[in-house]
Amino acid sequence: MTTATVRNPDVTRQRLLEAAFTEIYQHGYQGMRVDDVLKRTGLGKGAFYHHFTSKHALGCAVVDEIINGEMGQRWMDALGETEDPIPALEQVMDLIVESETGNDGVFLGCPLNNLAMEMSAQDVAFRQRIEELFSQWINLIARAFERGQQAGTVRNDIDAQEAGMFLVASFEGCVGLAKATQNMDNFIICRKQITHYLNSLRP
Amino acid sequence: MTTATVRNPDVTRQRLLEAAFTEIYQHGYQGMRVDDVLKRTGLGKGAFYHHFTSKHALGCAVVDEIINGEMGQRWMDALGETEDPIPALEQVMDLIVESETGNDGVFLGCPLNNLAMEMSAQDVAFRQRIEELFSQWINLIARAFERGQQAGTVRNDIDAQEAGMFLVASFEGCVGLAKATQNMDNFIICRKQITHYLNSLRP
DNA sequence: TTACAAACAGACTAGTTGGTCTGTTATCGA
DNA sequence: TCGATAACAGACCAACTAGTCTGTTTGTAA
Repeated sequence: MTTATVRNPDVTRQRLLEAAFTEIYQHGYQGMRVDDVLKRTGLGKGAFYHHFTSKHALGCAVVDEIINGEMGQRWMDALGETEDPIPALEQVMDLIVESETGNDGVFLGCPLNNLAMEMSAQDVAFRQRIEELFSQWINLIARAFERGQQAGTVRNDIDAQEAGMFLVASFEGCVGLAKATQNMDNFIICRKQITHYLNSLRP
Repeated sequence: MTTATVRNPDVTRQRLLEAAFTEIYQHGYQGMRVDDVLKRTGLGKGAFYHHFTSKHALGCAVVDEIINGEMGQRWMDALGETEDPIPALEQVMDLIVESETGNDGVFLGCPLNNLAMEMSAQDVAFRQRIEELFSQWINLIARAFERGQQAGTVRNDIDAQEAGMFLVASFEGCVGLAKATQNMDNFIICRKQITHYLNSLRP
């Protein structure tokens, strides 16, 4: 009598997505191998091509579901409906960077930015998804700034959208420099400058 | 009577390097194909493996010679021995971004940062080279700030090294966001904020 | 209970890719 | 002039890789 293997297609699909995310995070989309995703999950080719039409479709689904979900949740949680976004932003930036170090001690940076640098100039499907996530991210911060302006915690003479965009850009830049040098001290230094910038947004 | 083909090993090597740079710039190191480099140069496998031991060695040589050379020259030219680095920095940032758009209109971003995001967490040889280039770059700017401090064009109470590091990080962040969204307007917006930051370094 | 479709396993394939190996030609010092 | 060697060309190869195809098992609706 053999053990009856339980089937749960939704869980299987999710496992594939999460394994793919990890592989993409470590090796990039082009460096990600379908076989490695399968090894990580213990599944076979049949399962994979039952749930996804191609490697490309899997990559897109990772952006849509994993990266979007993770980022949306974190920044949404952090900013929420706060009327004093500046300390909230500082907190979430540190929190995120802490969690982006691989289990082997290698700092992998921001999954979204990694994929953006690799794929935005190469593949339209990726670019559109990445652009959408950046847009949502910036808007989330911009609206938080606007609430701060109404509550008097943020200067009224600054453009919330432009400030949000620069915050995202400079944050990604700092994370990227830390990844490039594999040195967290550099992130600390850069983050200090971001703090100066955020303080300059105070009334 | 057949035309005698002229041989010039130094030129051949340089052609391989430049073709490889273009391919890496467009597709990343992992996406770069040796065959495509050969097609671009019109050379054969023999020439390639005569001048380089492997694809990996070629990639390293591209960083050492092409990227290092190009970046060093531009920023050295721009900053030189100037005692007023702020306008010089603004000028070179705009100049560089203009030249980083591919001939098909796709904005490819910064070659060094692209490679850093792709390879720094994966390959030690690449990471060391990339780290060295970032270090040189930041030091060049930091020393320009120090000259500015002595000449009175830059505030004395700021840390030149930290300011240089943040400038590089935020610049790369802005370039990256423009690449991610394939929208130069976003770079303009972010660059304006960098201008604010630079002005805050004035005495 | 029993068709039947969904959910897989896994061998197989066709195309790709970095690298090798043999051979040929240009260059240059003696 | 003439070998010797550097500088190539290009066929070839082994490993890899995304994707296919056939077959098997599990869930499920009638």
